[in-house]
Amino acid sequence: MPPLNEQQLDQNREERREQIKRAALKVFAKRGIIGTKISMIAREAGISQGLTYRYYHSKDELFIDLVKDAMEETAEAFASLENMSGSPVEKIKDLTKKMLDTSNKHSFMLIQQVQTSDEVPNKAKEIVRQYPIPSFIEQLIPVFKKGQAMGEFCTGDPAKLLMLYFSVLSGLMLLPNKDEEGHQVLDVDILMKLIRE
Amino acid sequence: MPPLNEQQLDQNREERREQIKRAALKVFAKRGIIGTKISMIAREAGISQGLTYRYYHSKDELFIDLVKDAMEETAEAFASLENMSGSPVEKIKDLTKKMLDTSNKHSFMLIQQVQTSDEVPNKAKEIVRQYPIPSFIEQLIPVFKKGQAMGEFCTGDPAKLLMLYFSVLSGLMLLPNKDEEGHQVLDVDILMKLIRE
DNA sequence: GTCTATATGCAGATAGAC
DNA sequence: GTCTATCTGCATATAGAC
Repeated sequence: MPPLNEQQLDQNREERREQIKRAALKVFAKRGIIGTKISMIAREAGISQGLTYRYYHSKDELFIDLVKDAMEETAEAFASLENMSGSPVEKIKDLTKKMLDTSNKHSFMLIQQVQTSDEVPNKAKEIVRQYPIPSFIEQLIPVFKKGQAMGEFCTGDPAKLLMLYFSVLSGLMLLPNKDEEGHQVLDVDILMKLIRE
Repeated sequence: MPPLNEQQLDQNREERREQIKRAALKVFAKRGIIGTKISMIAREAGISQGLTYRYYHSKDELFIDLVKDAMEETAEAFASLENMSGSPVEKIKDLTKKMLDTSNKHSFMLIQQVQTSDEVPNKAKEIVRQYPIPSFIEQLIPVFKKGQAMGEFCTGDPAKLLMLYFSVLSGLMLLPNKDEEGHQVLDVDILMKLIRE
């Protein structure tokens, strides 16, 4: 009897892991690493509590894995602005919308959590430090300066203004916006008044 | 031998409670109710872990007591705007500054926590619900409308704009502003661009 | 009144059955 | 591979000593 296709088995395993990760991201983002019990993740994923440990050795390991993914996605999102078309204002607006999109939002919330809480594993903190946040914002500075030259953005130190803008954005993500039916509560245009004109 | 002054004893007890409350507010605000261990509060207050229970029967009870205080202070802060002098812009600016002041900040963070987390005791949620947040904001609507008439504030639905403004403020309080030397990181004037002109 | 020592309960992690 | 049952450790809360 020939052995079963090992690739197939590996892929099944990978899919399981993804299933757990999706469930975990959702719960971690909402309740924090301490507030999240493994049983909650298991329930969200529709598996038993014990099975989680066949895929991740510990809650921390799972959390760290998610943080790694989140940072990579964030780095991509910021980098993608380079080769985007549109005016500076439109670029920032698009990035804002992308960040607030529910699929990405949880990742940003996770990163936010790593930065603000000291209950997260040290390794998670290290990963986030590897990509210093200011470096993300630095990528936007040329775009912002161009916008200032065009009269789209207000005058002032670009780094400072961008930092404030993204702080506000981060802060708002932590709050529950009661969009029970998927309609965006937050008006991006109003938000952009912080840096406009 | 005459009995010791009972009032004196009561006052000592009250002072101890205040000492515990001060310590607890600081830790709860930063780490949340779950992330806060009784031992942390005790250490912050400079007393033993067990002694805390002579003054509060449980962690929840202590938390609830703090929420009660916080709501009362907040109600006062919003109500005080009525009989304040100054233009509408100045009133809102003052309120903002008051909220960001470290002594009040922790109270607002606590309330924020009650609203956003579902790990807090139900009784805390009830207390916060007793003073519906929209009612705080409603008190500001006349002020805001006056500001609009004077051309200080932008046009648009006052309730919505104020809600956004205070959401931003709340969100920012949750973030760690690295003001290690007491100098205000946050520029209130920039923040007010959200509702100005 | 305050501290140290102990009991209880819950959640992370493991072991063993199927 | 997955589930249920169990071990272990930590934090809340209590009891007892000073």
